[in-house]
Amino acid sequence: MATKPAKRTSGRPAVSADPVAREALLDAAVRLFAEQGVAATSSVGIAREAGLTPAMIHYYSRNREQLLDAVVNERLAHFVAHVFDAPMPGIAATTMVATIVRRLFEAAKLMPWMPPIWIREIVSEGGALRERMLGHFPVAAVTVLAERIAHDQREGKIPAGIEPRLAFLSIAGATMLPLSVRSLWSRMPGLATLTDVQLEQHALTLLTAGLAPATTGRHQSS
Amino acid sequence: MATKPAKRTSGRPAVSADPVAREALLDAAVRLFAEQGVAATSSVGIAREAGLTPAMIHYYSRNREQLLDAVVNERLAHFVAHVFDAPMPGIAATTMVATIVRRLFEAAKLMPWMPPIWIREIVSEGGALRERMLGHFPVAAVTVLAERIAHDQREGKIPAGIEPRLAFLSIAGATMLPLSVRSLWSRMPGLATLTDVQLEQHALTLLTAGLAPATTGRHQSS
Amino acid sequence: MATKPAKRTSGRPAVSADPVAREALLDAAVRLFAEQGVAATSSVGIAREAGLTPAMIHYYSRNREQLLDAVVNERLAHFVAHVFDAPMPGIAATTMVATIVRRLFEAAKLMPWMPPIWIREIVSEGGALRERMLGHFPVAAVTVLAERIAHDQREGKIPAGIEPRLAFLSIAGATMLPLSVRSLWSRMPGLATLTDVQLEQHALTLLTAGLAPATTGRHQSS
Amino acid sequence: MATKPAKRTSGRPAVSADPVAREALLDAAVRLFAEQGVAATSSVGIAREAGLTPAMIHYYSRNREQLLDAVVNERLAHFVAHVFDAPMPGIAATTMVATIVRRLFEAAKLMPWMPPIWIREIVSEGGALRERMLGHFPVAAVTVLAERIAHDQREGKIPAGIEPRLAFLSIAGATMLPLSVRSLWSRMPGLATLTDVQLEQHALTLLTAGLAPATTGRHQSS
DNA sequence: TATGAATGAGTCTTCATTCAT
DNA sequence: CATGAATGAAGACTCATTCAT
Repeated sequence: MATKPAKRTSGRPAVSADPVAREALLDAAVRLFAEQGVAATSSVGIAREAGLTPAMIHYYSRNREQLLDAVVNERLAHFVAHVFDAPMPGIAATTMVATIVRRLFEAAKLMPWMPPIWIREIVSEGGALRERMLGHFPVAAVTVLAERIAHDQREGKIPAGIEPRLAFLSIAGATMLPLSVRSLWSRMPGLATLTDVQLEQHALTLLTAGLAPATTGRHQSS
Repeated sequence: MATKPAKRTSGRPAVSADPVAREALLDAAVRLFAEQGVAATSSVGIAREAGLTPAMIHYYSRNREQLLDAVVNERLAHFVAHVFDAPMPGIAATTMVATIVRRLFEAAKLMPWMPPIWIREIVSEGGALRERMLGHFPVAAVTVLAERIAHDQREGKIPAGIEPRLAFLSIAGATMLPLSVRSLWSRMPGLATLTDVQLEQHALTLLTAGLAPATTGRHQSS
Repeated sequence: MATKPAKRTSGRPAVSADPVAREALLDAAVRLFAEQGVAATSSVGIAREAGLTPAMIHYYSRNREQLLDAVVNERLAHFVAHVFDAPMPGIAATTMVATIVRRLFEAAKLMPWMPPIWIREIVSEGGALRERMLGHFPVAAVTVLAERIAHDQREGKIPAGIEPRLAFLSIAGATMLPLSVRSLWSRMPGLATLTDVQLEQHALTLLTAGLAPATTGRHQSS
Repeated sequence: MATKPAKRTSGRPAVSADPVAREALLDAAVRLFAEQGVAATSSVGIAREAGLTPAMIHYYSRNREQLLDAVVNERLAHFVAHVFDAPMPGIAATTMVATIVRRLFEAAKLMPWMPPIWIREIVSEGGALRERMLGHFPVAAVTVLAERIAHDQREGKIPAGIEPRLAFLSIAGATMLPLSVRSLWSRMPGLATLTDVQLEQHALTLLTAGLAPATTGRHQSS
């Protein structure tokens, strides 16, 4: 059986079909991608994790490529939507930064697989999902953010050394990086006790006191 | 060479053999790991990149694990050494942060493969080189840094929200993340023109005006 | 291990390497193709027939496609060469037809896999080797043949109903078809005893008494 | 339909079920077999071509073998019947040959899938439908034909070189081979313009002027 | 010292087939 | 009647690794 002309195996649902198994599949995939990375995750592994036979993977998504598509469109995109779809309040850069950070932590609590995936598969050089995520990049929000930073910078409210175009990356990094490193901390003395609240507090302080400082003068120890 | 030397038991050198080829091998490996990630890089690919036969890889390192060991010990460790082996000057946290940032950028210029590898294979959940790097983690420096931050924080020089134990991660993130994202920028409008100097300036400003603010009051646009 | 950029696995010989195993491989392939057809012949089957491991097939030819290329270029092409590379003698169509028939039978004795393969994989609609054989089609000889037939036809030596452009196909069919049906005959009453000589005699008579009749008048039973 | 009919044991009809879909199925199968060959045609492909779900194929024929049976018995057999069921007229071999050729062309116009299938799956070594067609082989007609040829040969009307037992194969080959090669011709210079009529004329001339020559002496260009 | 040959295990994918509804 | 879901077996291909030379 070979050398046959390209044919698309019909009879398989493009995206519909039994939602239960399909959702389980995507859940398993996204979980393993977060744990091991995309390249290191085999289809067999996903099937096992989802409690399905390996062949079922090809029943729901013709290809590995299509599986990645589905994971991006039906999982990762939700994360972006959670953070950026609601309107951004206020006018000051500070407010916007604070809002983004808060929503990122919220979203990460609901979708804890995102930070590792973001770090490794989207941001990283040659990440497996990078291309696929381009279409979901929150261009508008990021542009607005950069503009607000630049505006406040011109008014002297933000240090001159800050590069507005890097603001989004800095926010995301300050938030997602610590979140994705969690499991590493158990090895470090004393880091195991850090809570989500401390993390968020740290990220916000780092950013607002630098990217968009809210306070001047001496910092009071609380 | 009249008399053949006694045949070695294994036939494989522990670490010797043609040093030139060996170095080429490690260079190729570290380059490909940075580009594609460890999991997506096959031994055959490394051999081709190094201009060697695939069998030579097993000649120089018995198996894949040993190759990773070598890459870590003879390449990645140099990066850490470059940043942390020289004594840290001064006493203020600000100075230490600034020094680390500067050295990180210096090292990244010499060893540009490090930022992507750090992001994907060391920091990332389940990164392939994480375990192997633990032994090279600059415990002393990181501890000193946390202590200085905590000290300055108690003196009110650093915002209360900052978590000293996260300082190192924040510094590394602010530095390595943008460096490892370089190639993604070409796709973003207006980011292609950013220089290393701008990057360093941004990172430093973000950190020093937040983690360890040097200035108070209004920021002057330079 | 997936989603990695297209890479060509080096370390494999393009066409050289140990000729012994390689030749065995091609021999096995051409034999099975003749017996079962290309589509029904798996790589595993070829390996087994050749006494090799399945992986060896991919060692010698990167692809199934490349394997087919090799079979065509290093086996089938020889058949064509055997028949058409030597200069065609004489000037009369009759002579040329007789020569071709004789050489076809000669070649088929040396390369008995050709007739079935020709029938199924080259002549047949959608045959797996059709495209690949186009480059080996003996254009010159076939053109000359058609011209000689047309010429003799204008002189009244050949029946008007004959279409010169079909001459080659008719010759090949009259020769290769019976040769490729051999094994079917064992089932037919009385056909099992037919010899190669009888076959050739029949084909030649069919063609020369039709395409290019040498005799007129009554046929004498020899 | 108030009362449900008693559930059948197997749930699958032996041959009944929706006749329309069944016919569509066989039509699709025979078409694809002609285009790609049996081995290269998957059940899924047939279902798609017929506009049915893949599962329907197993609803109508329990397995692949049964499908092939049905194709042979309900399609290919009709071709044979069309050619050989009507009584053969006349007494001379020439007449019989001419009749067979004419009917073959007629049948091929109605059932254009037959020539490729005949060549590849019946005549070819190891053809997938060979065994199944044995029962439909027109033994009687072929025997009669051979006998008439032999008879005329003894009377000197047919060249001595002709082997009567090969007559049928020669006729079929002269007819079906060109018909099954059609699509190849578009690639050959000048062959694209050949009509069915020219084909039939050529085949008939080849055969009657060789297998059973009607004319002696010089051929007149018409 | 170096390499081509060889292999077993594993991955992705397709397919024929079964089954519950 | 008809279909979507599910599966086991098999095929093509890759890879890390070993070995004889």
